[in-house]
Amino acid sequence: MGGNLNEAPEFERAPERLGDAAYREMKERIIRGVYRPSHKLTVRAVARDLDVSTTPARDAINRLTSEGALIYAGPKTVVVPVLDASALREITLTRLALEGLASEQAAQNGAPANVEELKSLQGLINSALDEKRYAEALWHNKEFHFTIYRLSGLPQLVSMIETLWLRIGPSLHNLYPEFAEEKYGVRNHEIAMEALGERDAASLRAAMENDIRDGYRRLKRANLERGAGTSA
Amino acid sequence: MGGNLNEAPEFERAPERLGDAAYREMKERIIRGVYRPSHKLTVRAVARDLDVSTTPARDAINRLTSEGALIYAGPKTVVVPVLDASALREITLTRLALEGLASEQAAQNGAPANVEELKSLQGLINSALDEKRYAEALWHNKEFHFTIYRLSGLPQLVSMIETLWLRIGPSLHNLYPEFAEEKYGVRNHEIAMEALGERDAASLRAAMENDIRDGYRRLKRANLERGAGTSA
DNA sequence: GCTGCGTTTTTGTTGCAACAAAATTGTGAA
DNA sequence: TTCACAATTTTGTTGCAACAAAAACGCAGC
Repeated sequence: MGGNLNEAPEFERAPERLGDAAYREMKERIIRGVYRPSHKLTVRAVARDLDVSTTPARDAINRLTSEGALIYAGPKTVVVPVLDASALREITLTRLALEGLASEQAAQNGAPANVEELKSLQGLINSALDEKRYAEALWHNKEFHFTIYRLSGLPQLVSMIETLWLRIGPSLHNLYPEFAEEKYGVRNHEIAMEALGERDAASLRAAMENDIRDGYRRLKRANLERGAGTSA
Repeated sequence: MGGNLNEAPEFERAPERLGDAAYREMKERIIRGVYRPSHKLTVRAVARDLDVSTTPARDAINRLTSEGALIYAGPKTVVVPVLDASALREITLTRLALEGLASEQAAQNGAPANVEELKSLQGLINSALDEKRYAEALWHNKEFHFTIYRLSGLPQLVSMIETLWLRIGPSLHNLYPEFAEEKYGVRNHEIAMEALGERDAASLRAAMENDIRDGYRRLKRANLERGAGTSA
């Protein structure tokens, strides 16, 4: 029992398992819209795609399924979920609670450097939007949000929020370009940056909640316009 | 095109995979306190315990780990987490947000039959407490909470809350019997039942939040009294 | 053309062996 | 006794084959 407790409190770095790499890669594809809603995933196909054997592929699919990023739709089929109105509402309610909390906590730890980082991120969002590179705008928008959430200093909470984004990601991309057409929540983001600079927790929370609600309304509307394109 | 759409909207029942059974069994053991904090889990040992091969055992461990019910503590070791003060605070903050939301939503759907069910559950809690069967009291307490949360009609939210309970479960059992000694939140539960009967969302939420905060305080205190019994 | 049924293919699950890495144990020297 | 180092055991990961179940396909009969 030597001075173990005096060593650096860092956990040893694990050598990255293939299953984890597959998981990250699939997560990325889901968020970036490579796999669209109702896309069916088979173990062997994923294994081929990612160039690994069936074991890590199965690990990744199982993990994503248990997180709700993929859903079990019948005896032998795992698919990218298609969100109906009720699921979308549920996720939004949960996001408001969790991202609201994270924003509140983040306000207490906001430093000028963080505001600068957000400003630069917002610049990227705006450029992407102007040049109609919507996927990129969505990506930077995600970074904007999580830069704030990470400031909360609550890593488990941030993870839970990530799983929620993973669930709406596919629907977001499926609704191009209607969804991202309008200036994407620029006003809310500006208010958020100001509030973070002033460490105004209530205002920051309100701005982020408004952003979530705006996105929800837009998503719901686009979804309706698309009609019930559930099958085929 | 038979009347498929007229059939019951149930998903086909999957024939229960071994991995799922292993997962449920381990979850049960964690919540019931069979596996205590800092208990190290090995694939082969779990496989022996549950009498399955390594594959389902590994599946279960992986899933529990990705949910945060187990944690990766070093290159080749997965353990039941020991919650430090910071982790306990984080989980409590998240619980307040999520369980508060679920309670609020539940209030809108409360029926007299539900209040009756809760009353009977509270009876079980009280008896168990009187007769010092603490593990049982904890179990019924869990049922009390989730009976309310399920009324929210938000199944994904309920799942997320379950993963949070899974994270504190071991610590709860580790602090016997100090933790459960006092009448366990009886007052808060009474208020909650009354609020549910009156469909008073704000009061129900407040009662449940108070219950969570009470538990948090008790847990924190018991944890401190135990000292930093981290190792051995 | 369509329906019903048997065959073939695809697919998920499971158990297992091989491998590498880490922990443990044992041994010998100082 | 204590320390260093090597051999052994334990352990997680990975790939793969066998199996059963479900799906897809095709073909014959109406």
